[in-house]
Amino acid sequence: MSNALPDWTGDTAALRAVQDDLAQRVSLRDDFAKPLRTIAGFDVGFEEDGAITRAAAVLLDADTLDVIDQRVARLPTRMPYIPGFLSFRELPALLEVLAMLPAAPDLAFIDGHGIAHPRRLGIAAHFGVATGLPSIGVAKKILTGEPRMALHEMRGAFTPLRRGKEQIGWLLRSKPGCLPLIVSPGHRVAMPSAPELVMRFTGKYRLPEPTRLADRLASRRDPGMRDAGSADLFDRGTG
DNA sequence: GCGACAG
DNA sequence: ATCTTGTCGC
Repeated sequence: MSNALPDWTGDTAALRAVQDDLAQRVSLRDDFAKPLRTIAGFDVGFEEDGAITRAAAVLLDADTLDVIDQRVARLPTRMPYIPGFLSFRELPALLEVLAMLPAAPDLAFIDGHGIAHPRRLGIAAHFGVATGLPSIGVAKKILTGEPRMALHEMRGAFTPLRRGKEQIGWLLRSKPGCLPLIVSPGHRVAMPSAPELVMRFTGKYRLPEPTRLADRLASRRDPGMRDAGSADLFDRGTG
């Protein structure tokens, strides 16, 4: 197959060709460990005015959500942010931090889109195909597509995100009163499973735990010291 | 040509 | 993404 990460020459047409090729290798069938043993969240941030790309990974026990390990990788930034080509800018750092983990996760949650992309190869899908790992994209904003209908306010409500007639993902209300998450399969995860898996690992915050924790590591802010213990970070309340 | 545009 | 205090709302 063609190189999943060609050097940046300023030619987006070449990258587009790579995306079209890799998108064909994406599998939208559930093909991950059952039951899931470990999951991981990945996110990217920048330092030095963007000169340095920092990727964060947090490996969690899928049952207890205990943090097994967390890592940060820093690499020189190699290309600018161009809508639709985000993965070529951030994937190198993600692959680097993945290699730093003691073991690969059974499922990866990536901050960004899966197949909810103009050419069906958002960063979560690109990551999945490049690593062979099952992955799901969890984004905060739509890149492309339209919601099928208005979303209910209740926690867990979802509606398809589609481009024309085809569904490319979902809008998921992970938390009442918050803007919905845009969830889409990355690789080896079926469309109906994506929102289920995200909700399974979402507690009292808008972002699911894997991505939320990776977010805090990637963002250059210190680990919050004002919250309660980890035990209730995942508290869903009693009723 | 115009507007949209993950992080 | 990132620069950043206080402020509004559940």
